[in-house]
Amino acid sequence: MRSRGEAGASAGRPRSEEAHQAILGATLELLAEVGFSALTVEGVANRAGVGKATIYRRWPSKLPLVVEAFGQLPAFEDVDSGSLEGDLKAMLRTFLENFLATPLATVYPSLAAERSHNPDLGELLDPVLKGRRQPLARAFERARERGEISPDINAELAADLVVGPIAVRLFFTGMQIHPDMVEPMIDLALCGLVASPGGTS
Amino acid sequence: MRSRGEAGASAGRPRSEEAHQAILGATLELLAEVGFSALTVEGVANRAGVGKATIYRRWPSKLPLVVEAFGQLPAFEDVDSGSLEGDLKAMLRTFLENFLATPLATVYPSLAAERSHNPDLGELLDPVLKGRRQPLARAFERARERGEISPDINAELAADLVVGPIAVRLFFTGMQIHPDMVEPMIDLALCGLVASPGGTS
DNA sequence: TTCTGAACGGAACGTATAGTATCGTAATCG
DNA sequence: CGATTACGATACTATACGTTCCGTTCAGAA
Repeated sequence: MRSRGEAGASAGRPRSEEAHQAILGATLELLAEVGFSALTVEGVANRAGVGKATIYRRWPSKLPLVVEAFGQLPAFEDVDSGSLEGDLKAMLRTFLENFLATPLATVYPSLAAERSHNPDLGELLDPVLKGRRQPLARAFERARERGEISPDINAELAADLVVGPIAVRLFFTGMQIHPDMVEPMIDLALCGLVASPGGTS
Repeated sequence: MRSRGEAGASAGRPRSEEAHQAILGATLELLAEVGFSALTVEGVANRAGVGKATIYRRWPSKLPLVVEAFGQLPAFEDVDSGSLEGDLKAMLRTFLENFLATPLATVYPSLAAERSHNPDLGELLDPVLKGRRQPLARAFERARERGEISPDINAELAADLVVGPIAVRLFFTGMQIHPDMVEPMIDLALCGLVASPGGTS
């Protein structure tokens, strides 16, 4: 049983890479416009200008299709500026820029909601999400190694602390994030981390 | 044209309050199980043991039905313990308890996602959401009046800071919130607020 | 150049569901 | 006790989706 490997099947018309990208792009667009559950393979096919069969030939269902499309969206960049504050500000700034420039703002909630009802999506999506946030968690770990933050601060939790407010505004107030808000958000989060938490240790 | 006011229509069989509650309850259950977009009026009718017409007679569409059902879920309690830390810990604790005891954890993401694609839902839902978070924002305002936190801290932003990490864990890690995590979460958020942010003013 | 085989876009088929209309029954008011 | 309205149940229509099939197109092998 040969798989559809690059050189295995050999003969025949090769799959169009152009169609591949068109499908993924259309998937992202529709994901942003109508959400995961309202996204249909037919809609993707029409938007991409391909036949439905072309999609079913490559992805068994819309689920892995959506996850692959989501994976093409930009995540946190791995920045190492030398200080936690510098890392966070750089990362969050580009992250917010990505939110403004890509469908991330609407795709994210849609996938998160579906995830809570669809365990299959969770299994496919969770590693992707974890990978996306890894640069952020790494920045906290570097800061801990540098002694910038208390060693007993949970890096995962700290990452949540930084991303959380953004997510909340995003999900519940309809993307009312102005670039000006990044600084106070980071400041607020930072003073809970860089200031020695003597009173709470 | 008389409305369906309490004493206006007078004659005829009155609407069953029992059916009303059964419909709202079934709506919440299904909202938690399948999400907003997969929720069907027919499904609600079956679950509630009522006819479809009974639902359409009272709600023009599933949208206001869902919003009304969501409004029945518990929100933040208005606690005034005298200190910000006490208020936050009490509020967040009961809030998390509510998350464990009600379908909030799955209903929330579902509505948030739909909101980003459906402006009509946003208009219905936003006042409800704002009202739910008001006790939290009020606690911050009281703290500011007491001088517990810097007067130039944005109460809305601070509320986001506290709720954010919970929302993130909830949405993207599948409700991995243990009650034990409440304390460190609050501590982390608090030291950014009660500690005078001299370096960032 | 010709042949082969897989992928292509488009169309057809069967299924499912939303929303409406209608029925006979039940319940309250005058 | 009659009038009026709501009730649960069923049938119906229209739409939309997933899936499969079909004739055509294209790249590589002979």
